[in-house]
Amino acid sequence: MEKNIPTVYDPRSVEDKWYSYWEEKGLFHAEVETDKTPFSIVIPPPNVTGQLHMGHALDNTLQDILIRFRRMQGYNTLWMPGSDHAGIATQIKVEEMLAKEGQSRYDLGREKFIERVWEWKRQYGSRITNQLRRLGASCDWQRERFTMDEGCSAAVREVFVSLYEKGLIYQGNRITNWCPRCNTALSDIEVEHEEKPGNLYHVRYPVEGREGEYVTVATTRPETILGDSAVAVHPDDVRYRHLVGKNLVLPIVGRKLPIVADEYVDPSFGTGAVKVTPAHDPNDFEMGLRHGLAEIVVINPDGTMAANTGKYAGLDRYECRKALLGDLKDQGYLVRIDEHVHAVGHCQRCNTVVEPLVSKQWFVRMQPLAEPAIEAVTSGRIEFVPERFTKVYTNWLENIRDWCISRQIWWGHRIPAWYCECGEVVVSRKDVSSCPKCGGKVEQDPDVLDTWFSSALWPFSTMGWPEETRELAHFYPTSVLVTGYDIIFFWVARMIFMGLEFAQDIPFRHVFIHGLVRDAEGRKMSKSLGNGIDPLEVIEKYGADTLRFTLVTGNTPGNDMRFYWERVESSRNFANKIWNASRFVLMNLEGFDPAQPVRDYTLADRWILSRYARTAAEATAAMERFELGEAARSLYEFIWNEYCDWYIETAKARLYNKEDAQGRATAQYVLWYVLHHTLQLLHPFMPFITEAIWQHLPHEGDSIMTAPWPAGQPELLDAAAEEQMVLIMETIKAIRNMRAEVNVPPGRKSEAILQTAANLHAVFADNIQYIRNLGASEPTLALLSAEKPENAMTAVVSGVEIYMPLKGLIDVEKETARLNKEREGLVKEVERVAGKLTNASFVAKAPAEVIERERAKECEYRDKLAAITERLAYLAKL
RNA sequence: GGGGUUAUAGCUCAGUUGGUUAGAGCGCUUCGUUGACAUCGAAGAGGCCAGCGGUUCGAGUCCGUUUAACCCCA
Repeated sequence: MEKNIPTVYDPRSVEDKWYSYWEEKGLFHAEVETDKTPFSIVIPPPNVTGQLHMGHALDNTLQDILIRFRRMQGYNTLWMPGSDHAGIATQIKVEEMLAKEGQSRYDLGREKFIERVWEWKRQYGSRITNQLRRLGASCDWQRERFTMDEGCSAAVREVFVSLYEKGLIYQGNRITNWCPRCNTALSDIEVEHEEKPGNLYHVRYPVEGREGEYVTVATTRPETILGDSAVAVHPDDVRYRHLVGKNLVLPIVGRKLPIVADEYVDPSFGTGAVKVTPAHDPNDFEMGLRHGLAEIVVINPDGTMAANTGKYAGLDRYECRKALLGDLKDQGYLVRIDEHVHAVGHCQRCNTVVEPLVSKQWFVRMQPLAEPAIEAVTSGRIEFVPERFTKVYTNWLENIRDWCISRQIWWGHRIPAWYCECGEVVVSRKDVSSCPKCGGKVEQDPDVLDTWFSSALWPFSTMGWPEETRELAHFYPTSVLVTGYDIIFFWVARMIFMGLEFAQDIPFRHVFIHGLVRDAEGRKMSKSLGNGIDPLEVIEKYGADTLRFTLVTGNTPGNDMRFYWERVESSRNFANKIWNASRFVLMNLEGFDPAQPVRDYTLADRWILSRYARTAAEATAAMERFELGEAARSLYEFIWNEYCDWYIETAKARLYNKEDAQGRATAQYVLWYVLHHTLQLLHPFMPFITEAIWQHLPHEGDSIMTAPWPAGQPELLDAAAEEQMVLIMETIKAIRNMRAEVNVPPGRKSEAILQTAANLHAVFADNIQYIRNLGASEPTLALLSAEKPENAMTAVVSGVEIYMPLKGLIDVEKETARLNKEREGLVKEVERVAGKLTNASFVAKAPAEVIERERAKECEYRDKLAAITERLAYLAKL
């Protein structure tokens, strides 16, 4: 047996070694085994351009825990890894690189540029997946996918064309969010709204043909005045009713604007009259449709003013605002300026203020897709964990608007639509080279699809859809999706409706939602703040197991957590504790043969085996409910507070006693049995250290990864042993307490007279050695009925009175104070319990076992109280 | 404006079908080189579980409401 184990756990020396071992042995790989129950997860594909951040670390730790747990349980377990082509993000990255060479993507041209991106991907694309390996993620790397690979692209093409044929994809001139910096349209959710202090400008528009009469409108974006095509009021608004149908004259421009009545207008906001700019505001756009108003585009895609704005043409939108306000003021149209806080939309990628504008884009009609997606969740076929996220999801889908899916960038899945000079539009599964109608030249739509379009297909595109593969049949629907709440709309919802529509089933049974990892001050970790903590740094310094354990115990499902180095250290200490406990066991296994069963268990043996079995059951149940933190915590407490603090200590005497071979063998067996099974329970959380130790211990099989999950072992449960051992431990604690109270030096043994109830006498007699060894005492046993020793300190545990005679005189004052404090607590407890038991309705209505428990408590407290009161009376006489 | 989360020890957090003398880590106090571990051990201090009201025999836990902080959506 190995004895030269370092005293401090060094993660670096084991992590790479065991990860390679697992991968080389093919332990991550899952073949379809139809005779087994599948358990599958598809990874939320990280951006190829990305590098591992704390969010990934948390997300993938949770997935790996679930995967390793189920794998050990014997499921046919697949964790499908891969990465996302991340259209805009990747394109920006490569453009930045080109910029350093003094080039733009236009200099290269489309094809060459895309080739550059692929080259970039080949060079750096494996960075993030390698980082996932460092974390210990047991993904099936043989199946790794990429959203732009051939299979996923085929799925994208099929879905697009099919939706088009069903009339669920259409092209239209609609208002969309436009990022002037990225030069592309965005979907609604790619816009982040930020409350900002701004101004509300009140501008009066003259009424046509009525000298001196005006209608005042209020706007936060005065430059859009140039694009106004009407003014709207509420139909019931008496202030304006007489003007409906008349015209206003748009200041500066001179255009005639009809006054229309529309329910949308809130009469209590501003002046009750609103300017309508259909080309530059989503609400106005809708109103424009209702009233047949012109869409006058006055802002260019690059954020400058359009040619139709006369003297303002070419100005940046904000310069124009300034100039126009000056002109309005000079000409007497600007009535006043109020301060006003309003939500301004920013591009999620580059934080530029987005401009709503009308352009020709492709859209997915959401209504028909949203309905079944809502039903899948409300019916319970898909369950969110925690459940409260169900509402977030359904609320969003119930109010969803059509999804703008075209992006004016180059990196991504190009839209499979071709245009002919003759006006024909062909949407096709196969590339088109000439017009099927006139035979003329066709050109493919230059735009690409929203990256999330391909991500939405991930659960089935990665399994080979639209081919009818065995993987699809076996592993789809996947078992659970693990992701952050910030991505429910972007991804979760979309996978659900796409899965239902194309794979004819939900994409996953459970959606396990977690929160964000924040910094120690509770701020979001971000590049711009520079407050991000690199998970790789934590792994370097403390090991992957430590990072994983910190992340999984630090929070409650669905809630944010803060990252504290102190907590990392405490997890590291836990790893070290396991290491050293194992070291102790290994150092004492000489001559041990696990095949030789032992039966003469001591109380401590039966206790730890029972506690182990209970912990295994609790941890398993918690994990099945996705309460991973709870499971980890119960293992932590078992290992540290029970196995290390108590069991190992009780085992020492037997291990060191060479006379009693049988006792030694039994202790070895129990130490080994509990340790190696507990390591198995802990393995999903801390894969590396558990493997490293497990391999040192006598074991069966290639790896702890594939060891069977310790199932419920009710035969090990022993309530009596637990109860008795607790009594012994409490007695030891009481002795230690008294010793500490009077500063007995550790080297000196204390006398301890234990007076026990008659029914406990045998238990104490059999286990007196624990009290001797762990209580640093020379205990003698007596019955409660015996005479009380004089000149001794006193403590009471249930059924046992402990007297510690002192060599000198006891400090009566101090001892009285100590016992009085104890007494006060007991008096309170007795009152509380007695109050309950004398309450007629409690006795009538509470369940019998609860009443029984309270009765037992009452007895216990009264006995203790009596003993202490008696002792106090004795002290008072001295 | 609508929806949600959080409020428990000095700090960060657990406490999931209502019944524990309310727990942990860190920090704090006292002691400790006893053959796994000072990344440790022993003992201890520290809580009106945000306020108010309700349901219940019983509330940190369920309901309502107030306050405060944060988040999402419009």
